[in-house]
Amino acid sequence: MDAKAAPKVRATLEDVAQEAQVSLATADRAVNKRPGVRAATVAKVNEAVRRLGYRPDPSAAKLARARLRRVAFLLPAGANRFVGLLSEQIQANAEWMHDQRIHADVLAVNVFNPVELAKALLAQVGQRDAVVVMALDHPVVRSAIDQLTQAGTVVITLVSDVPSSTRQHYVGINNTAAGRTAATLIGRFVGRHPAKVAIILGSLSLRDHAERYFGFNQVMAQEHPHLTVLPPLEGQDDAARNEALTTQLFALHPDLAAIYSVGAGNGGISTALCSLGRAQDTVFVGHELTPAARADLLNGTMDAVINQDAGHEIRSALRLALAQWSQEPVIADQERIRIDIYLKDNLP
Amino acid sequence: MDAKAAPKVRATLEDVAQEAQVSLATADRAVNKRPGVRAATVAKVNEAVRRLGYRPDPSAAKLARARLRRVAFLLPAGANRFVGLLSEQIQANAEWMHDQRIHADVLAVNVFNPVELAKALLAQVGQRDAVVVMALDHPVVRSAIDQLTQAGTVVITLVSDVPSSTRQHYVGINNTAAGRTAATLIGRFVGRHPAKVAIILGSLSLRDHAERYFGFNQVMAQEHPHLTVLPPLEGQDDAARNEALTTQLFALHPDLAAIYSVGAGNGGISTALCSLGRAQDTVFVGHELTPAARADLLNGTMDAVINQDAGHEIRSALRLALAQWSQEPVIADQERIRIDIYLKDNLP
DNA sequence: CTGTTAGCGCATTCAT
DNA sequence: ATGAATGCGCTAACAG
Repeated sequence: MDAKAAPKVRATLEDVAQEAQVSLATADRAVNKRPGVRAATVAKVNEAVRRLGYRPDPSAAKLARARLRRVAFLLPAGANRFVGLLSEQIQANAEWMHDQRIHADVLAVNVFNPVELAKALLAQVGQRDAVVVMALDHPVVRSAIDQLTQAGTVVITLVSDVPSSTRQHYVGINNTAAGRTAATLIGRFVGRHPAKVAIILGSLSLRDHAERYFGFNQVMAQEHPHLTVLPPLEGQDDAARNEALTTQLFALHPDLAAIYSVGAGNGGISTALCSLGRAQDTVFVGHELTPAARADLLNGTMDAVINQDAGHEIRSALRLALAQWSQEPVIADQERIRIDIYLKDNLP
Repeated sequence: MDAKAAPKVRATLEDVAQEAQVSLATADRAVNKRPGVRAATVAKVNEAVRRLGYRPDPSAAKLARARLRRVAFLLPAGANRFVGLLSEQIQANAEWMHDQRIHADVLAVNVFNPVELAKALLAQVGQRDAVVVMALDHPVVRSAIDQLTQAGTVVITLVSDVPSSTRQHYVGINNTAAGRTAATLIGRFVGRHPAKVAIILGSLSLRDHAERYFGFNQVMAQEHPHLTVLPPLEGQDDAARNEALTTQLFALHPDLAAIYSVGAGNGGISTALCSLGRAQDTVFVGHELTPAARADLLNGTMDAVINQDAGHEIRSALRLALAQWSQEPVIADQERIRIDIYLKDNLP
């Protein structure tokens, strides 16, 4: 037998160091982009990494790491139920985070005020290894995000994106596609006769709402021309306002056949539908599977709920951050946030 | 910087050993249920674990483990496309598995023959730390599963369950609920006029098919009494047979409004629908988002696809095995396999 | 049955 | 700018 060809399963940093003729510590510095290494040395190490196909062992890295990585979740204050689900999921993953050497804080911010949001973001500079933020797309916010990434913090947008910023990832659904999905559901549920469809949203200045509205109209216009989409109503994601809007809606259009609720505050719409005795015969499609939405699905008030899985989003954001920090492998397929459709029959 | 007060993070096995007045090795033996420890000692250690709230560190455990855990996936030979997706996903997770100290083999078995399946299962005794199997529910198979678990192998059923066996977990959807979902989709897509609905399945002796059929009928009978469900047709999951069945179906029932395909071989149904010129006006709902199904959704031949995420199932099975071996934490929420509904608009 | 000991692969001092 | 040495928490081989 030859002493040489030990079928080494996987190269270690030690191997890389040897191959590059440097010490373990230097190899580590180079691989993890730590300061204090000559460019020439870094190149040598990278070459060795390439030759040996080195990939760090996540278990070993976590075991050796002293410091926890600090991440901040910036979520809307004054919370609707979906945001509540997100916080719950952060809690639910606490043990796992600990195993991954992650420490997370949840900060409540008035995300509707760009200046405040930007201030909150900037306050994280130098304090966090990653910031996960449900952001408003606004120049001030974008600039704050850019400063954060510049400072070396990984920034991940959640649920609503800020595409022109330098955030490393967006974790959430394709909202245009979600709007299209809602349109197809309503179109097919209403049937082929002419009818009116109403649309209630939080605000057209929210990127996710605007995109859903856009997608919805696309499909309605192209595929269900017999349906008339009424002008959008803005309820600020507020249940009381939505209830009033819904009541007015039926006063003006007694023959209304369907409602698409783009944002939060669906409870108000349900309440109005019930008081008017129109809960069963109005097609009602909304977003986010909150406990109330689940109940409305079961009692027939809602006909379908389009959901994005809060737990999945939290874990995905964190896994992407880990990958960014330590070049852990990303399973692309796993990080795609699906547009879930729930009927009363396939509730989880 | 808040570099203050690093609190005592977490109890280690070392702490447990000290608390229980035993050595590290003994504590390890007790915690990992290895043989050769007096019951009294085990009790002492467990008590210490409880008092300190000890939980093993997965990273440290993986780093120290020399041997890879061996798992076998037993999948149907002569593969339909969905099974192909499962194998692909096993490949796609290879790096991750390696990081988790898992080695997996895929074995193709004739799962439709209980005796052969049982033999394949028994061949794994003593060879595997876990076996993940897409099984037929049959007494011989059940017995083989029981012998495997008796021998200390973790057994996980995939896609189709064997509930009366001692398998540790079932990873897959609730098939009754899936059938109900299909019924609601068809019921609402067809509309309120009387019509005929056909159902094509692989075989009623397959547990998952039978359960879907059951759920479908439940909802049809209770909620869509104006729809007539024709007797089920068995096509053995074979495209050619399904094509023939579909053609016959329309010969007998020219007014057929919808088809629910419970199993595989949807390509045959599509082909028949197209040749007959009935692709657009027949509501067609089936299972599993294969490339062909995706295409049929986009061209309007299929109206909805009910899916279970193959990648999610593979990862879930593996995570559950890890949890079983090393008491890693399970995020229950994450392991629930969802009944995905895909329309042309929310395709991933 | 129980204890002692030597790593696993990497992050992190502390030297040089 | 680089290297040597230490130890994270656990598994496993070896002693008693």
